Amino acid sequence: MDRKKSIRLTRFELEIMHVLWEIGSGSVREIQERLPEKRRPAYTTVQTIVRRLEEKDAVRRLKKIGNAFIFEPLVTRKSAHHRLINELLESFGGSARPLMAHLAETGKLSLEDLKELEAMLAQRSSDASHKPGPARRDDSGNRSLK
Amino acid sequence: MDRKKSIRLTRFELEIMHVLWEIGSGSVREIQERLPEKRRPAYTTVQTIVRRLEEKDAVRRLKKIGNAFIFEPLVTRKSAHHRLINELLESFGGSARPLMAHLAETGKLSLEDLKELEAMLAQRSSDASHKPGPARRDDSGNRSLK
DNA sequence: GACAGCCTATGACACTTGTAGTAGGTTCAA
DNA sequence: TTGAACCTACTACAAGTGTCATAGGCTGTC
Repeated sequence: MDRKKSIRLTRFELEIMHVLWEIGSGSVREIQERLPEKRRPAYTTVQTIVRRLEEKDAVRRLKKIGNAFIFEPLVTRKSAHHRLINELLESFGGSARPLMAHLAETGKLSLEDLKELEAMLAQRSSDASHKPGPARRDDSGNRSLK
Repeated sequence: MDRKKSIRLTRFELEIMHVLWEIGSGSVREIQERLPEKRRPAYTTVQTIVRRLEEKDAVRRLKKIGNAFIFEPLVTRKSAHHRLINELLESFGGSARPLMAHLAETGKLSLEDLKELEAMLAQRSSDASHKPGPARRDDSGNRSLK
């Protein structure tokens, strides 16, 4: 087995991870500058969070440019989302139904969305022959721009 | 306007709210006893959380029986879920699609689920004439497919 | 080779969250 | 009326989080 243990990320940590997922990798300065201006924390605040992310093995130092470190994500967007969803599902008693219902009710989900999902599901189940794992594409962006 | 301001609940607070939503109202003792045995916190731990929930106006003292207070939720399950979902959606860039896709991919969602949702959505949109409010039965579904 | 300017490493602090102990009030049955 | 049993109010405390300030180390440029 793999030592993944599904790292828990806080709200703010997640925000920073999102920036990193977007840009692939970057310095503290770059991260900070990409946070929304309203409510943009001090440079050292971002630095602290990045350090904590390092401690959690959610990011790592990829290289150094000038005297600044460039960080890259170690946790994929997918796995982070996975964790969030599972936690949310627990709150819904484990079933996705009430969650979906809620989305539909609040207009977050359209009939077209459902149709497409259906198609996707149908497709997937007919794929049952190969292992589902490696077929996944989604996080592509993560390390691509080394 | 209404002073709702969407209370933020922690993991554990949420767990307790779930018990209260289930039973309608209850004492600290009743709440504690309904928490899963494995990992059931001390009586006073539950008491503390309930006190914090009171401070947040998420529950209130309904009455006293013997020397024990009976608490009832002030926040509805629906609104709490609503908040959770919205927060999750933010992490997904605001769209429900990736979330749904994830659910479908991980097998949390079946074709039948989708069919039913579709029916629901269709129904709902044809209902556009009456106010949606009082028709809601929300909390019922949660345990239905145990 | 000296200085401005940016970076890192570290320390700090208040607030939140999970967890529980203690002291003292209330109830009810014997 | 007294004691067990239960309840509340209060206190405590460590770990987690958000937020920075400071001190001191590189670097590129006159």
